[in-house]
Amino acid sequence: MTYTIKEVAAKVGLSVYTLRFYDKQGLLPFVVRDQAGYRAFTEGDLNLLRTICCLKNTGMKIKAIRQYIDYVMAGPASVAQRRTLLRQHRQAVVAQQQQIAQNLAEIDYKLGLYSAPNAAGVVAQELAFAVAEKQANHLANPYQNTQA
Amino acid sequence: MTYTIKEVAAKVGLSVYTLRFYDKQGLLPFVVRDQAGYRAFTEGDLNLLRTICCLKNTGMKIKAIRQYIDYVMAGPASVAQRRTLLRQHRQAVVAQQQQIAQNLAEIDYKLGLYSAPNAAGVVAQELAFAVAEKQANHLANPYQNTQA
DNA sequence: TTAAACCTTAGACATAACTCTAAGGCAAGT
DNA sequence: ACTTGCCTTAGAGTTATGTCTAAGGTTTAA
Repeated sequence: MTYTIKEVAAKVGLSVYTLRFYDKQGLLPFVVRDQAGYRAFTEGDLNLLRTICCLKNTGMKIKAIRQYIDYVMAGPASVAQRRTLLRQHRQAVVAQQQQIAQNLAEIDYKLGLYSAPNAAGVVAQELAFAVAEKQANHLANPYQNTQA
Repeated sequence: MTYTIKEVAAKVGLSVYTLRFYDKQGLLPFVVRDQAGYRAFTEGDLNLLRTICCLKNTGMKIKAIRQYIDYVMAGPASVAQRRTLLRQHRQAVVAQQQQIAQNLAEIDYKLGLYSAPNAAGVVAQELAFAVAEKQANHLANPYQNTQA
């Protein structure tokens, strides 16, 4: 009917330590204790915890997640604030997606170079250019131990 | 012809502190010093630094970036190793993209709920369910101060 | 030649997010 | 009753990534 902290940890893929840490940080005010003082997680608690993970996985800071949870604890009256917070976070996540897509394209470009048949030649060319640039500026050559 | 650390910081969007930190971590072995002992960044150095930022922005740890840079310093002989490292990282980035896309869908779903005309009603329903679940398990109600 | 605005290093401090230890209580099986 | 395996807390320790301070050298321009 309810889950222990260990079961929850296994279910959501966090460590028991992390769950207790989140509780300390005020992220789990909805989890109450049984007679023994043990945390008793309900299904509803698990859903909220999954939301917390969703926000965490998209880079939201614990303080901001706490703000969201505080709104949830405040009940239906806070719907507008929740929407505002989530909209802002959505924008951040979309920006993050674009950043990653751009960087992935860059990685793919480099992988293309390294996978081409003449990769060694291209890389040697780059190296020669870098060395020439150092020389042109009367600088030491950091590629001394570089196997041509 | 060359750039000072301050100019580079402005160009790539890192702080001067961070650049020095990266150097300490062995990420910038290709940057050499001028007569005064100042770091002199060439255009080639900037390109390598941009690659470092690309890897950092996609979540690669500094230690792993250092490994990559070590390969670069080793010259064309390390092309195969660079490819392997970059391929692995590419996989990680793609997985990351999928994670984010999933979580974004979840956020959009919640935003849909909060944006619907009957949002307050739906949320009240959820709350009622959560409270009932606590009661069914003989647990205290953490939503006491919740404005219905 | 001196002031302003750079640069250097070593190392201390900060922050976030865990991660673990110590000491002890609770519950179930033998 | 005792062992095992949970659970609890407070608080110390860790890791990653910066961020800053102190003390001092360099460059440039008035």
